[in-house]
Amino acid sequence: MHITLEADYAVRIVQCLAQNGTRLDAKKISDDTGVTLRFSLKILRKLVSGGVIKSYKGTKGGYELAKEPGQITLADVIETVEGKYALARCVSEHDYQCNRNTDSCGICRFHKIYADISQLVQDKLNAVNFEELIK
Amino acid sequence: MHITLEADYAVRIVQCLAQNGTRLDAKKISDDTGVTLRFSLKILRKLVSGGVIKSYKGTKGGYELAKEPGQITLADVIETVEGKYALARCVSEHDYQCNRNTDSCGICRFHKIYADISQLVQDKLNAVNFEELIK
DNA sequence: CAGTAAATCTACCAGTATGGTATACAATAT
DNA sequence: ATATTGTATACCATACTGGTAGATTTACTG
Repeated sequence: MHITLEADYAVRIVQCLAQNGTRLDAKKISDDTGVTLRFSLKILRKLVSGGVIKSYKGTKGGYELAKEPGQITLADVIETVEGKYALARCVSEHDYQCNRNTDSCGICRFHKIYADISQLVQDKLNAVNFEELIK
Repeated sequence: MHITLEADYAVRIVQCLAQNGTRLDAKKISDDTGVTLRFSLKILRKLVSGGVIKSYKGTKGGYELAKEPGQITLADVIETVEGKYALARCVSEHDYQCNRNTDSCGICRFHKIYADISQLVQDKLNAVNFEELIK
């Protein structure tokens, strides 16, 4: 729903990779970001399966960005670890019975307000990429 | 942080009071909104101490809005039950060490991004009052 | 002034989400 | 072959959220 600690860590990690520009192993990332090794690994896996970064096994293995820093936005990273942003239940949960006070279309007027705000937040997060962030 | 179920209920309750325009007891409010009586009472107490509604004890007691519907905004109600909206930790928790990547002022650049978005959401929620909502 | 209908205060409980950890396994460079 | 790296799965503790209960206080009504 909102930006959890895990998502915050994920942003730090991607920023770390963007700033270094080379392949880094989990240990180095953990040291640089201050996120414990174990928890880093967990987040790194999510970022890999979300297509934000790429991983390499074995000696000399590690992690790299999957795209140019300029092609990765804050929204990409945050959504990867915690799903699409939604201000309120009725935005993300389609069948949530939010209120009896429905308009002529049977949709409560809060839906639109909350959905609009959620969209606004997503747009703002999408407008920031990691090329700007490492400058 | 975000809009919880409790805040959603609170909005329904205030809307119910705004729509009826008269003093209502908890039982009636519970029936109208579909929120259980006990949980309604809990939320109503928060709204009272937050100054959104007024309460009256004894027979013929109940709850009324403390102000005109047009003077009460969505933000008033939501903030009353769950505190000021903040997208991320570093916006609400002043001493949160969000990142090593600080700018010349010692403040990480995410602070500003997150704080701006949080403010935007607050503004949007403040722009909606209950006079519009009951039309 | 007694009785009843309301709200209030305090406390508790259960389910879920979040933050964090452990163990066993798979792949790769040298 | 082996050390070095990531992968998969599973688990645990704590905090937050949603929901409930009982005893108390206030005020209207007859």
